[in-house]
This record gives sequence, C-alpha cells and structure tokens, in this order.
Amino acid sequence: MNPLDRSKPTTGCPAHDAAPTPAEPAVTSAPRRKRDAAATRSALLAAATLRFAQDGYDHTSVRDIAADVGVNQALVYRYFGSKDALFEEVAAHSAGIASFLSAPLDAVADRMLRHLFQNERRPDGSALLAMLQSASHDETRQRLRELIRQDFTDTFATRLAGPEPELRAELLAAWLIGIGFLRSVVGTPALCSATAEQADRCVRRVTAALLYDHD
Amino acid sequence: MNPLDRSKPTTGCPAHDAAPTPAEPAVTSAPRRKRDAAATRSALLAAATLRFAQDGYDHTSVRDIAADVGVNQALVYRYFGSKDALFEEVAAHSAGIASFLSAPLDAVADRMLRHLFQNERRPDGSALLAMLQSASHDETRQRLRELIRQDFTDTFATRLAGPEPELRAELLAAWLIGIGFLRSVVGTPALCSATAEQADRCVRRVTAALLYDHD
DNA sequence: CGGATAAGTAATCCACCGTTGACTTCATCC
DNA sequence: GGATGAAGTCAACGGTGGATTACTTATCCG
Repeated sequence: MNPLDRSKPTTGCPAHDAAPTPAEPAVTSAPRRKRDAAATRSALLAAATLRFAQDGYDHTSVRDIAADVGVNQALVYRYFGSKDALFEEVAAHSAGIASFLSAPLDAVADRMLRHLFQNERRPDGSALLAMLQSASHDETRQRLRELIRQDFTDTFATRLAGPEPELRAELLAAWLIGIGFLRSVVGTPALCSATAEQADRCVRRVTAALLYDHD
Repeated sequence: MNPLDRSKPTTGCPAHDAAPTPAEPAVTSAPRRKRDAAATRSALLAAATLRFAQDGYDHTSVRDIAADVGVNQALVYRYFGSKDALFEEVAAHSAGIASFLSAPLDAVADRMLRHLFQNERRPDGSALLAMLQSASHDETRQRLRELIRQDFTDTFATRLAGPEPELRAELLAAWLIGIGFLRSVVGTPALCSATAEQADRCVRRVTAALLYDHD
C-alpha cells in the first residue's frame, strides 16, 4: 500500500543489514518469556532504539516495537506513557556521542575516527541515528540543537585558539553528522566501504585545519 | 493532539521564518483566482517544495499543500497522480545542487561558500532540504545516494590527485550536507548567524585539506 | 491452597490522511 | 445563448496508527 516502505534494501550498503520489518518471527518456538516488568521494559526500549534508528520516528509504529519484543502494544503505554515519551527516553541515551571531544586536542581526530568507523552499533550511536532520521520533529531538532550547542559551541569551542572558535566547532559537528548520515542512513559507496585506516590521513588533515589556526 | 507538530519555532534560528502551519488565511478576501491549470499546478509544486523542505514528507499532508494554494486537495491527484509522484517531482529539482563542483579546483571552495551561505532559498536548495528531512523514506535515500554518487564519487573524484579520491570526495559531500542540515534544519547558533566572510577562511582551509594531498 | 496484585492481552475508539469518483462551475466556441 | 469540456469542489471510503479501557493470567506470599 504505502509506496514508501523499505522493501528493497538491496542496494549494497554494508551498514544496513538487520532484517528490516519481519518483526522477529521467533522461530524454534517462543519459550514464553517469564513475566518480568523490568526486562520487558528494557527490551521495549532496545527494540524502539533500533527501530527509530533504522526507520525513523514516523515509520515506526508502537505496534512494530511491541511485536519485536513479542508483547502487546498496550505495554508501551503502561511503561512509557506515550510513543513520544518512549522516543524521548531513546534520545536521552544520545549523551556521550561527542565524548571524544574531551580528549586532548591532538587526539581528537583519532578518537573521532574510532567513533565513526569502528563501533557503529553502540546504543548512543543508534540514538543519534534515530534523531537524524526523525529530524522532521521539532522536539528532535531542539534536542539536537542543544546537544551540539552544549558539547561543541559552548564547551569545545573554548579550547580552540584563533578566530571564530564557535563556528569552527560547529563546522566539525557538521562534518561528523554528515559523515554519520551518509554512512549509516544514505549509504554512500566510498564512505560505506571505507576503513578507519583509509580515512585516517584525511580526517587528521581536515580536523587539523579546523582545530588549529596556524597559517 | 500530535505532540510533534511545529508549535514553537521561536528558538531563534534565522533560517526558520515562514509561518509553519496556519495555511495561508488569505485575508483581504481571496480574489478568486482565475482558472488556470498550469498556474495552479506550478503553485502546488511550489507549495509542496516549501512544505516538504520545512516539515518533511511525512509531516506534510496533501490537504496542507492544497490549502496553501487555496484549492481542493483532489487537484493534487489530478495534476500529479499521487503524493509520492508530487514528491518525486519536487526532488527532481534537486539537480544542480552540486553545480559548484564543475568549477576549477581552486575555485570550488569559493563557489561552495556562496552556495551555502548566500542564496539559501533557491528551489534546488529547498529540494535538497526536502530530501534530507524525508530521509526515512527508502526512495529518498536512494535518490540522495545516486545524487552523491554521480556528482561526487564518480565525477568529482576523478579530478582529485592523491590517495582515496572517492572517499575524499564523499567526505566533502558529507561536510556540505552536514552544514546544510545544521544550518537549515537543526538551526545551530554559530552556523545560523555566520556570514560567508566569517566562514571563508575556514572553508578554504578545510577544502584545501580535502582536495589537495600535498604534505 | 487461594486470594491479591502486577504483567500482559483483546478489543475498541478516534483522528488523520491518501485516494477516488461523482458532482458543480466557469470559460470558450459555434 | 447554449452545448462542451476542462477546472475545480464535495463527500466519502478504507486503512493506519496512537491511545484507552476492561478484561485475563501468571506469580508471589501468607
């Protein structure tokens, strides 16, 4: 029906691999999970994080999330109150995305590289993806803006010498987000297949150009 | 009802200014537009471009678009066939986004700067925004991927000397998209208020680091 | 055991939205 | 002026999806 659902993810991007929609068929007989509120709640949270990161807020229904876990959708409302509150909780785990900013300036490039090209499926990375995919929501935009403002514009920029430190900090954030977007959402060929080693030289040079202002 | 509609855009980003939802109240009495299929069609296309760029595909209803123009929603289907086809036509105007790539290498930074910081409200710019905001649709992702692959990975990269030209070309694309995203969608403070002059030095240095490989 | 309580379910409501087809109104031309 | 066809409208259908309520079932503890 909906002409926009993800039916053919066969465009060869290594970043998209998990089965998109079939909602966990639970073969080998579901062992009828024990009743455990805390476990169910965190399972819902994990499923939601994945869905939101993969399909975005709008393309993820509460029924989808509940089906992934194998419970009734009403539980989402029991445990989180609303779809929106659930998303908030997912997004709240995006803290620490820019943890590499706390490294010494000359180590930032290296740490950033590792963040981008190595451990892609960390929960905070998924949270960021979820927010990027859901940026048509005003709340999400606000949250993203605050995240960048705090970590980059307000904090990191103070460590930069030279003119326009805030702008340069945000330009770094832009690069970071652009890379994540192209790698994990759009699935651009070179960025998808690149290794940390291949990108190393380039990333170092660009970050140096941004962080240091020597002529 | 919907907790996600744009109700408080008062977060001070100069890029968001047009009234978001009230759908053109048409004060001073609508002068009952003359019947003109071509004019109505292009008015619908223009309204759709704006809406899609501002709110994304999912948050834009066909009724919204028609209301902006002041006609009945059924006309969208008469002139475009479906909401999806309308979006395709909007997205098709995104060609030429990376037109600055055809400039001589040492002029690329300058042209790019002008594209980013000067004429923001061009139709192709809006088309790109519309696609960024609608990236949770697989078709849109495919289109974005093709756009970047053709203009950056396949064409522009051939003009780059040094190792990993495709990767470097896509890293430039990532930066571009990240900047556009932060400036026009997220509304990050420094990027929003920056002028082309302030960014000039920085953009030149970074593009130089990406495009030339001299040690 | 057996009742109390929390975990989980089923069924439903309601609003929104894409889409359609039948209807009305305006302009043009004989 | 009146027929014709295109431009535009109206009202409805069908589906989806968030949210709610009343119900059922498992688990725990005296």
